Amino acid sequence: MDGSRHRRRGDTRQRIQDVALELFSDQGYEKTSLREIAERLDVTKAALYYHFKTKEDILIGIFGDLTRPIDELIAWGREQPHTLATKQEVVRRYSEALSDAGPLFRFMQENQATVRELRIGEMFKDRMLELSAIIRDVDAPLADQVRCITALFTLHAGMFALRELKADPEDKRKAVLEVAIDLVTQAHNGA
Amino acid sequence: MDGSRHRRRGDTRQRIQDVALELFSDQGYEKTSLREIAERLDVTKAALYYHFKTKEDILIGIFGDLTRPIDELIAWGREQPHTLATKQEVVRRYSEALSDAGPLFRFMQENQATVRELRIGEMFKDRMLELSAIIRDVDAPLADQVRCITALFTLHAGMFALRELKADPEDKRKAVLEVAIDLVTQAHNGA
Amino acid sequence: MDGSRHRRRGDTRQRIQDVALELFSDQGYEKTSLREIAERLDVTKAALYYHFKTKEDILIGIFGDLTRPIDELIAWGREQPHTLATKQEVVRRYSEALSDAGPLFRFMQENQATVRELRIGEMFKDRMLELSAIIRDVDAPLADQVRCITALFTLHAGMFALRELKADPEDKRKAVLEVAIDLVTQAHNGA
Amino acid sequence: MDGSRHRRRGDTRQRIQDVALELFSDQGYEKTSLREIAERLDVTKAALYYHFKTKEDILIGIFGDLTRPIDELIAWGREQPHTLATKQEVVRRYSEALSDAGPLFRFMQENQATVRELRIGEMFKDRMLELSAIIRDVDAPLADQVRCITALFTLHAGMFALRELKADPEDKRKAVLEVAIDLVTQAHNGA
DNA sequence: AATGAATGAGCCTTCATTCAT
DNA sequence: AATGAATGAAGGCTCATTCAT
Repeated sequence: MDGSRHRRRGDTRQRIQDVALELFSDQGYEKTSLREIAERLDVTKAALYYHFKTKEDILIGIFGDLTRPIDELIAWGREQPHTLATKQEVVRRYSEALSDAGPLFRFMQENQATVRELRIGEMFKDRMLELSAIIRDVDAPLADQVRCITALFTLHAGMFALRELKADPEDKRKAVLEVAIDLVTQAHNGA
Repeated sequence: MDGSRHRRRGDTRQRIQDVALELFSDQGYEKTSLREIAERLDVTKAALYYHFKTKEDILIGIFGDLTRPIDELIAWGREQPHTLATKQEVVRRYSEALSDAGPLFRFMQENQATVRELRIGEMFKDRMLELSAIIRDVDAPLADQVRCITALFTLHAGMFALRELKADPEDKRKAVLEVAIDLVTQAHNGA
Repeated sequence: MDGSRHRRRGDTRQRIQDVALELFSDQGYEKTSLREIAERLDVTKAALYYHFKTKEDILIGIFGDLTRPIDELIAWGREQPHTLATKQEVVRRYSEALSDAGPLFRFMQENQATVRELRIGEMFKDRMLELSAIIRDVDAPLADQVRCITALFTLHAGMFALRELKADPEDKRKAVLEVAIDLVTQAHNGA
Repeated sequence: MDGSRHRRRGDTRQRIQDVALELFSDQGYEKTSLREIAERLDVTKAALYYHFKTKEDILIGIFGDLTRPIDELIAWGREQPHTLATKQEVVRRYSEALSDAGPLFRFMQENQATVRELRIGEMFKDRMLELSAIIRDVDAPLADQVRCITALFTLHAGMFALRELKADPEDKRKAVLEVAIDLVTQAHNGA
C-alpha cells in the first residue's frame, strides 16, 4: 500500500504547481498554455480547473508556498534592532531563502511586465518594500539607499544574470552574497 | 499647406515604432496586440504589415534605432586602454545612452522571458558581453567580476527598480551612476 | 428518447468529415474555410480544433477512412499471380471501391495542385504506384504501360469528366469500366 | 538602341503572364499570390494592376494567348468530313498544340476545382465540347463515346500523370498519342 | 508605366474557460 | 477526482484590390 497510485492521490495539485513553475520560468507565463501543462501531466485541461480556479491561481498557489520562508524572515527581521549585524544576517538568510525558490524568482525577474498586472505583483512588491525597509535607512543619502536596493536586486538577478560567467554555481552564489553584503555594509557605514 | 496631414506621410513607420515601444514597455510584448497598436494610430492592422514583416520585426526596428549609440560606445571602448579611467568613462557614457533609450531598456528588463526567445535576445546579449568585456577583468576574483556585471545591471534596472523611492529622477540617476562607478572602481582596485 | 440530440453526441467528428468532404470537393480545399464548415454544422470553429489538429488533418482523416478498401485491394492484388484475369479483377474491384469514395476522388482529381503539397499527396501517389505496379508490366512497350495508367486514370476521372455526357450514371460507370478493362487487356496481350 | 531597356518596354505584360503561368502551374492558382508574382518580376503589386484588371484577368490573358492554335484546329475540324482520317488528324494536331501549351494544360488539369469557378472554366469546357463533337459520334455506343473522351483526356493528362514513368519525354508523347489515336480508331470502327 | 501606402475581409489557429457527466 | 465536448474572444498574418501621385 501507499504505492505510486496511492501516492499520486492528492498529489495532483502539487504536481500541477511543479510543472507549471517549470514551464512558466522556462518560457514565460503568457507563452505557457494550460494545454501544455495538462499534457505534461497527462491529464486534461479540465482537471486543472478542478484544482485551481484560474491560470493566475496556479501562480498564486506557487507563490504562497515558496514565499513562506521569506515571510518568516521578514517577521524576524522586523523585531531585531537596526544594527549592521542584523542587516547582514537578513541578507545572508535572504540569499538562502532565494536559492530554495530559485525558479520562482527567476520567473519573477524575467516576467515583470506580466507579473505587474497580476495579483502576485502586489504581493511581491509588498515583500520587497518590507525587506528593504529593514535593510535601508530612510534618511541615508540616496546613493546608500540605492546600494541597499541594488543588494537585494543583485541577489535576485544573481544566478541568471551571471549565466554567461563560467564558474561553479556555488562559488557564484558566494560571490554574489559577498557583493551584496558589501553593498549593505558600505551603505550602513555611510558614503 | 504641408499641414499635419502631409507631415504624416512617410512618418507612419516611425509612428508605429513609437506607439509600439510605448505599449510594449507598458504592458509587455505578448499582451500588446497589433490590433491595439493599429487602433492607436488609427490605421488598420494590415497597414502595420506594409511597414514591417512581422510583429517581431517592429521590435527589431526599434532596437536597431535606439541601440546605435551603444554600438558606438562599444566601438570606442574597445580601442581604449584597459585603465580605470576608461572603465569609469564607459559606465558614465553608458548611463547617458541608456537614459535616451529608457523605455526600451525597461522593456528588455521586464520582458526577459519573452526577449530571450526573440532575435533581439541574442543581439542584446552580445552587446552586454562586449560591454562587460571592456569593464571586467577575466582573471579578477569572481566577486569583482560580479561587481562589474552588477554595475551594468544596476544601470539598467536603476530607474524602474527604484520607482518606489521617492526622489527627484535626476538625483536618482546620479545616485545610480555613483554606485555603478563605485562598483567598477572597487573591482578594478581589487577586493 | 435517444433522440437526435443524443445521437449527435460523439458524432461530431464524423459529421465534420462529411461536411468537409462535401465542401472540399465542391469548392476546392483552399476555397473552403473552416468558418464555412463550422457554420454548416452549427458549431464554432474552435470545436473543429477539438476534433482535428489542423485543417489538413481533417482531410487526412477523410482519406484514411475512405481509402481502407483500396489498401485491402492492393494487399490482395499483390499476392495474386500476374495474370490477365488478376489484372481485370483488380480493375473491376477498383472501380467499385472508387464509386464508394466518389467525392473524395473527385476532390483528389480536381485539386491536384493543392493535394501535391499536402501529406495526402504522397499517400495517394504511393497507392497509385502500387496499383499500377500490379497492372502494368515494367518491360512492356511504353504504349502498353501508358494504356494501363490511362485505365486507372479513366476510372478516376470517369464520372466527372463525363458529366456533360447525358446518360444513366450506372450505364456510364459500366462503360468506363469496359474501356478500362479493354485497355488493360490490350496492354496485356501486347500492342 | 533597342537595348534591354527598350526591349523591356511593352514587354512587362508578357513577362507577367509568363511568370504567372509558371507559378500558377507549379503551386496552384490560389496558392500563388500577386505579391509573389510581383516580387519575381521585381515590380510592385500595383504594377500588375496597371496591366491587368484582376488576378483572374491575368489567367484569361494567358489562356487567350495559348489557346489560339486550338481554336484554329476546331475551326478546321468543323469543316472536314466526319471520317476516321479527320478524327485521327485532329487528335494528332491537338497533341501538337498541347505540347506548346504544356504548362497551361497542366495547370487546367491540376486546378479544376478552381478553374471551374473562374470564367476560363466555361471557355475551356466549350472548347472541349467542340473538340469532342468532332471526334465523337453522338449515336455511337456509350463505351465508344467514353473512348473518345478518354482519348482527349489522356492527351491532357499524359505528361503529368506519367511523371513517374521513367522514359524519354518525346517517346512518352508518342506513346500517349498512339494510345489516343487507337482509342479514337476503335471508337470509330465500333465496339 | 509604375509606385507607395493603405484597406477590408478573411484565414488558420490558440487560448482560458465552462459545464454536464 | 477528472473527462469530453464545446465556446467566445482574440491573435498574427496574408490577400486582392484601390488610388493619389
